[in-house]
Amino acid sequence: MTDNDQTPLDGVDRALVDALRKDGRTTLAVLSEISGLSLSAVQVRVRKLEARGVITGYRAVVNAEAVGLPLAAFIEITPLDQAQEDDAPERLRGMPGIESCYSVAGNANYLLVTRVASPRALEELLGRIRRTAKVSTRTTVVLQTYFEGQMTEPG
Amino acid sequence: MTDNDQTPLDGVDRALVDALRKDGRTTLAVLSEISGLSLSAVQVRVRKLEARGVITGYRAVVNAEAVGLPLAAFIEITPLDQAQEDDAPERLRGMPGIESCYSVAGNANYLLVTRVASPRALEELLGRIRRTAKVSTRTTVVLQTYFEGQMTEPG
DNA sequence: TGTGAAAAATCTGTAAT
DNA sequence: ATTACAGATTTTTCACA
Repeated sequence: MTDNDQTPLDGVDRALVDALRKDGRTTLAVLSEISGLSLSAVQVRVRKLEARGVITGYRAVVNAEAVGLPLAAFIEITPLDQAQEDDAPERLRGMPGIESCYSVAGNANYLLVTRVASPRALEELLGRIRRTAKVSTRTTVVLQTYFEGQMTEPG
Repeated sequence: MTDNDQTPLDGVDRALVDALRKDGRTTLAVLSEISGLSLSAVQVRVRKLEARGVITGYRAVVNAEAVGLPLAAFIEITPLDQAQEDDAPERLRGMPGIESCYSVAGNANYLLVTRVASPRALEELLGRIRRTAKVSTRTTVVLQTYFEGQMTEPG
């Protein structure tokens, strides 16, 4: 029961989730004020949100440049051999430099979000991807990041 | 001094950052064990990493479907009027549904990562983007997310 | 679910080495 | 940097409506 529970979130849950998305270290006391519930009740709510898989974890957000990965790129990939099973995502999972993997509706089959140290490292990553997943690649290099991971609610 | 300090990270800093990326709530006691440093020293280190802008914040990671935003899409945009100043990122900042904005090297000028509630909401978002930033759009819809925000170190 | 209060753990700051 | 200590804060647990 660590995932999937279609029970929709009520107003309080949404408020808690929003607060924790902005600051993953928001204390129960603050969450209590925000929601109007008691501290204990808030704790139970948060525990349930975690158990239901609504909140999947807590992460420190890191400056990519500061940790030596200043070069980001989107890489669209398409299997070379149509007959071959589509296990590209599984093959690429865990490969250093690959942050995310999506299947997409478009010319390419998959889209990867990657982050590496240098153009040279990107070249190496591309080679590794092509060999490992037997795919062709189309790379879009990121020149500047204006904002990332912004969280705006649809009202 | 909340940002930008080109001092490279040493091994301990890297270990601390890695641990906090995996779990933003890792306690100082645990970080102390991991790094081998005393709790006090670890506290100072983490404070400095935050002050230097290496760690920019802490966030709860949320299941997009659970919070009512099951439809993700990458939207490439290109200003319609060449003469017009390139202020698209500024115009789009904070717009509900837009998560990230990059300038990219490729056919398009910018790439947006978006997340909305439905195809209808995506249609509305596209309209809002075109009107607000005066751009043409090329949308790639995400069909499935295999993994996201994975953090693998280049060894 | 919810509340409230006590117990345990964690964080923060200071001081001496 | 390390250890040690004290006070404040936070989290956890328990009893109960």
